[in-house]
Amino acid sequence: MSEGNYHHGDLKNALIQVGVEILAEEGLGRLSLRKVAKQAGVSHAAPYSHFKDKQALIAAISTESFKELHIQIETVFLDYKENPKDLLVETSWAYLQFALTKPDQFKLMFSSVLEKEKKYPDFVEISHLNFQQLLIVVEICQDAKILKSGQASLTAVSLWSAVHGLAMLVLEGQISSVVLEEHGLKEIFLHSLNQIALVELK
Amino acid sequence: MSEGNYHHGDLKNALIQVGVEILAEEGLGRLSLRKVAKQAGVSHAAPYSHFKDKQALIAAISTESFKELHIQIETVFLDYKENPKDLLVETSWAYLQFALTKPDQFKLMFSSVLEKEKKYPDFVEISHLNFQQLLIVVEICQDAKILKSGQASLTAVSLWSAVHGLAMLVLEGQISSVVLEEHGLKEIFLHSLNQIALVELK
DNA sequence: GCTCTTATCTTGACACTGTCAAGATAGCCT
DNA sequence: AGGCTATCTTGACAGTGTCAAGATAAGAGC
Repeated sequence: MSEGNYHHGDLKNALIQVGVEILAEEGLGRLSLRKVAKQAGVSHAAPYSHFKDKQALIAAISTESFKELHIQIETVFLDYKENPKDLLVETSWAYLQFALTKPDQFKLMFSSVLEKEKKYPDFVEISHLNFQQLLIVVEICQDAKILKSGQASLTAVSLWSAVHGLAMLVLEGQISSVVLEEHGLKEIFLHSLNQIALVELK
Repeated sequence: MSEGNYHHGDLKNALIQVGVEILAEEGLGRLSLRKVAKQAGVSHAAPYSHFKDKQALIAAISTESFKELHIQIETVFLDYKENPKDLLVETSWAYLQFALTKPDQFKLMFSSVLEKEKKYPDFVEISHLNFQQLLIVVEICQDAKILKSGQASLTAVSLWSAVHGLAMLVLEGQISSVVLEEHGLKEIFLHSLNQIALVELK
């Protein structure tokens, strides 16, 4: 368990953790297996005892990031549970904030570096969990007449698309700086949500 | 100009073209400078006469792809110019279709492999052009009471986010296959657009 | 206690990558 | 014709993902 040992003790999780750190400090483009290994204090091929290949490590980092996102949104969910209008705004805002504060983790999660063919069950599971969370928010808002009634799954996808798309475009610098600076992100965000909501939000 | 010559004649555009082909046939992960060079029939370092580094080539491929997208949407625009309702649906649908039929080009365009915004003026220019195109569509729809009046740029960003987000989530396989197969992409797409539009579309 | 098994980690190698420096080539201008 | 210069080649380097072979140590059974 201590450092310097031949057997690390918990190398698998250590590698995931180091991966997250590298993403935060150096970005997606500079995330290499060998660097992760070196930074974890093991030799360059050690990760292969725990991950089939680089894809598998990325899948694990991705899964870990989805868990972080889920926890973050769950916290907000509990805070605003009884107020559907705020619930919709704040959970969506939390999603956006996650994307902006941990851009490279967020990009990795949706970066198609993962050619998913059902090969990573943990990843699929946490993805499902996140969508279920979203569904609950939508259903609460539908009950409160904040969102149009009807197929909750359809509205959930629409809502997700709107927020996710905004996050992506902002991260890629595609939102014209003129528009961004004139209105500010929060106003743009609220404008998007207000398109979907039945009532004026905030 | 012919092949086999020491001087290629139009290597720069040839490299871009080969890059697009590799994206279509092998995907983003297998796009390397050396492979592009080999496939263009030149030595591995030849691209450096035309591009500062790999980023620059990617920027050029990206720019080229944005031009393709622009032309494709422009065609649809001209077809439905006089019918605002169809205009909104069909131009947005064209965007989605581009993403689905040329997934790796589309991913590359928004893949954050491009880090510098100001360094590639051609890229910035075509991006602006695309947003201007979108703005026109929004304004036409606002005039026709298809979209809420107000800041066109805000609504444009919302619309773009919604369609772009849906495209991304579909490409990444994040839309639950249950939802996708039950409703179909077109219905999901229309549901998203109907959230934003003032009238029922299609 | 001891051995044996096995997961874990190291070492070394390979092909491939992006990049740069040096040199070869040939189109073009005078 | 000769030379300039953009273009292309060759060769090298460090870094990459991956695999095979071997080293190590933790734990199980005796």
